[in-house]
Amino acid sequence: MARTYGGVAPEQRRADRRERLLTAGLELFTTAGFRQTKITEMCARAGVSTRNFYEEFTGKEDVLRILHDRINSLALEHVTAALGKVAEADAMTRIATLLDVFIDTVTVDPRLPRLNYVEAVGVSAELEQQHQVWVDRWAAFIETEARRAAAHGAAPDRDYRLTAIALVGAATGLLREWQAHEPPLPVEDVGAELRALMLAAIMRPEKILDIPGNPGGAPDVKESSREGEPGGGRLT
Amino acid sequence: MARTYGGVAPEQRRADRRERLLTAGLELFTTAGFRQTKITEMCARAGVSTRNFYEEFTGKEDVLRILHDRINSLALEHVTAALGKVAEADAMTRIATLLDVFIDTVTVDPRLPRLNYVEAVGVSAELEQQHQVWVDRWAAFIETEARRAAAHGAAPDRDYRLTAIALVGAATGLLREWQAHEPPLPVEDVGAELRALMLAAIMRPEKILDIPGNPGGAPDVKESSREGEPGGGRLT
DNA sequence: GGTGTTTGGTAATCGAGGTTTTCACAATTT
DNA sequence: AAATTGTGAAAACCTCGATTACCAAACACC
Repeated sequence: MARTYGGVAPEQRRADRRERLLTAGLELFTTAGFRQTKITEMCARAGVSTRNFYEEFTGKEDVLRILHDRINSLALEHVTAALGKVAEADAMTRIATLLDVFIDTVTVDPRLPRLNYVEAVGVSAELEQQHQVWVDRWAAFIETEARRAAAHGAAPDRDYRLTAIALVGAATGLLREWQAHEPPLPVEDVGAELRALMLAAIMRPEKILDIPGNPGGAPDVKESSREGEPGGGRLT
Repeated sequence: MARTYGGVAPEQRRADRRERLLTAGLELFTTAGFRQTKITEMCARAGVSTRNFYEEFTGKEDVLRILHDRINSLALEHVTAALGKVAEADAMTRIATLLDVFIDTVTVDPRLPRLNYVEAVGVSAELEQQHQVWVDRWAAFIETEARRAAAHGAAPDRDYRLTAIALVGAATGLLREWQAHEPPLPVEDVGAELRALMLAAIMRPEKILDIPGNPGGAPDVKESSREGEPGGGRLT
């Protein structure tokens, strides 16, 4: 046990193979798609035997889970570091920073959003749970910044939980579109849109339309539309 | 050819089997998940033989594609009908209506958003393309309403394409969270949040922070953060 | 330098699920 | 009533990919 091969320690060789497999996984999952990539293909591309594969991972999903976690962790590290550098800035600047660094981190390679927001969706219950955890974390981040803004009087004092979740969804949707769009969308446009949307969402007054007897400003066409002719497209 | 069986026309029998298979697909895809549902399970639940299955569909993905299309079409019908009824209303009312009817249609059954926003993601290139088409359609809808608001002076006159895409993403993210959340989120909260977000996004002024030399209000920590210590988590 | 031990690649196996085919039956039409 | 044809159930098939087992090669130690 513990024998140096080819001049490098076995630990190092293991780690190298692991990294090469993860790289191959990222590449194949985002080009052929997760469903259609075979383990042997990953091994071939990584220059690793199937035996070594099973020494490192339990299967394809294992690789996907780790990649998904890595991408999010990387973004989280960058964002945390950047926010630390603007600790004294005003709330709006912090929010803009949070977004810019996130966008910049995740758009350095179109494969990152592709894997995160397309390939890692609906694969298994565990991955869905992992997604949930990350959405919670990002939403908590946004919520904290929103509350800080509220404390400084720059935003209303209200519950920002759903707003934060919606904003995470907006970022997800925009990035999913970005990585799939032909011709490619300018990254700075995506970042600008997201930044403006986020600021508008947090700074918005608590009630925009305040019509008595109809809270929220929605007309009551809901019931009538349900009994209308378009109901012909019943699903079940 | 064309022989009435058991009192019903063959066309009708075919259509019935097709519907039962689609219903079984919706149920199994959203409980066991698309990946793990087997064709034989669908057939068993629908009370249909595998032979009949292949008479109607080319495979599992075919069923998923059709369900995905149906759900979106149903929502589109409802929204179109509702908007027709408030043709004369002001832009903000129309936007609130659009959202309310959409949310109401798609939350009548948690399986609908589950299939649309979880199970039908990252399955195949064709499904991804179909998703793209629907995002475009919904975004175009929102864009049209935003432009109408701008024409009436209720919103700034600018390009709303990315805003619309981001809002579709926000709705997607919120509904994905809604169908997965335990304990369940109140539907009216989700609707209210989305409505407020959308109105804020459309009515927001073109520039919120206007710092000369730094368009958009973002600080320039981007470059420094990239060379910082957190880069230890390099992905490739 | 030989030998034992660890590592890696290749090939065979194993199983699951999708797809096709066959066979029996039921209903209808003449 | 007999022939014919659409219909459904089930079994057989067959492909494909994950997993394991075996063999070859490389290195450390003696």
